[in-house]
Amino acid sequence: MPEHAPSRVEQRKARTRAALIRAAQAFIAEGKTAVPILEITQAADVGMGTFYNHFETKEQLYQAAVENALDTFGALLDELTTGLDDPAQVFAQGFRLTGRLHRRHPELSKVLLHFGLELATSENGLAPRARRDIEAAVRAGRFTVGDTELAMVTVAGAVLGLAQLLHHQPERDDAAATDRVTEDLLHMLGLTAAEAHEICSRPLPDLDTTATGPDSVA
Amino acid sequence: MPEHAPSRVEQRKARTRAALIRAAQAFIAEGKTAVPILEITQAADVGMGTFYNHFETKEQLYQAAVENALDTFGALLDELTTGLDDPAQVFAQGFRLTGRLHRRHPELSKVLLHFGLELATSENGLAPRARRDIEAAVRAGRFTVGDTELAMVTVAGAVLGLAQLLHHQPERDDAAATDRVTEDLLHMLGLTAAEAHEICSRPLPDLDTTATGPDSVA
DNA sequence: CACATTGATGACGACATCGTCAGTTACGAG
DNA sequence: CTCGTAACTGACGATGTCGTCATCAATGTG
Repeated sequence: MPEHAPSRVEQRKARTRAALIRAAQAFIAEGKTAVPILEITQAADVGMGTFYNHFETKEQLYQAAVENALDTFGALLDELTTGLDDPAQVFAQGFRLTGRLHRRHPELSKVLLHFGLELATSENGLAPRARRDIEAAVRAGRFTVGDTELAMVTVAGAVLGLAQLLHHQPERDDAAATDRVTEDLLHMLGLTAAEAHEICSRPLPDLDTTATGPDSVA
Repeated sequence: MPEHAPSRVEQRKARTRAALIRAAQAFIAEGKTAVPILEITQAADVGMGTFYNHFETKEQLYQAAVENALDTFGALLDELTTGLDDPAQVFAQGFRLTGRLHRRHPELSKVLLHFGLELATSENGLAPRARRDIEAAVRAGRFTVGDTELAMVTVAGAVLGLAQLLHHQPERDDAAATDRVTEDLLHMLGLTAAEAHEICSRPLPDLDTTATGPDSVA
């Protein structure tokens, strides 16, 4: 039983699991959650019975797929916002980048949209990060918020509403729409309209680096 | 073919249809949309084959159920906001009453929550009313909104986020939470914080009048 | 009072999905 | 090289859901 040796067998298992998750994410992205398990395994190019080596039920697979996708994206966001001084800008940049996500990585966006508000109250994913950022900005005196949790309600709703809008209106400029909504939210959170506008006009780091699928296997 | 005579036969048909819709709403309220048709008909106390006299598919029934519920509530909102001078107050009162809805009529609230953002972009239901109210307030110079459609994104998201929150935290004061969110939104839409607070402190008409289920049959 | 029309009924055949399991393949240890 | 273990495989029986249809009940008509 090699403790530090992710040897062949384990690697194969991880690869298979990742293939299943990837396939599930693809189906979720198409809005088809009622897909037979057989179809999922075929899409993942594994045998039918293999599914049950990794998950008990379809829902379990979906849950794993969503958690994987959001954790990956959340980590990316954290990476891209390190080093910023202004907590308000950290929040704004996270929101703006999430808005950009919808066009750059529609599959992740659809996952977000499909599971919707479940994710807003979840302990994993983007919600806890947003809450953390808002609270930091409040402590720093940048935001004026009566109740952080209630502000989160609107912020989370706005994320999903924006995803929905961009999905239904492909012709709309996603960056402009996202920045506009971010601006509104910053104003709501206590910044002046002018300051909100200024922050949303600052340049953004690029999303196109890594990480869209399941965690690399080794 | 009696034009003005909803005679016995038609009344019976309408009653049966209403029973199906009511049963569907109950199941939706429990989050169970994958219920066998047989169960729905049993809950409605009608025969299995009867279902197909009224709807082609389960989705059709659900669609009818949702439209019915939201139109009923929307009409009620309109009724309760007639006679108000300030368009900003019309919007605020609509939002605040919708917030109250979640505790008073959980079944309607759950319907809202379950279908989520689909309803935000729908042509029927609450979204068009909210848009109408916002546009009226903008024309009257009460709101300052860069893009009405994008403001709608956040407002719709906030409605659903609030529903989710109140559903997961039954101990929370629904009126206080709703008014706080409304206040935030009014501030976002261009009112001063003080004015937003004042508007959300005004008394509200009572929701407890009619209309929670499908339209009365005659 | 007999007949026609419309809606309601529930049993039935067709179909799809599920989870299992007995057998196969790949890896690694002795 | 051989054997044991762990993962993979796909066919099969069991289960459950669907939509139809022949029949029944209720209402309205001549």
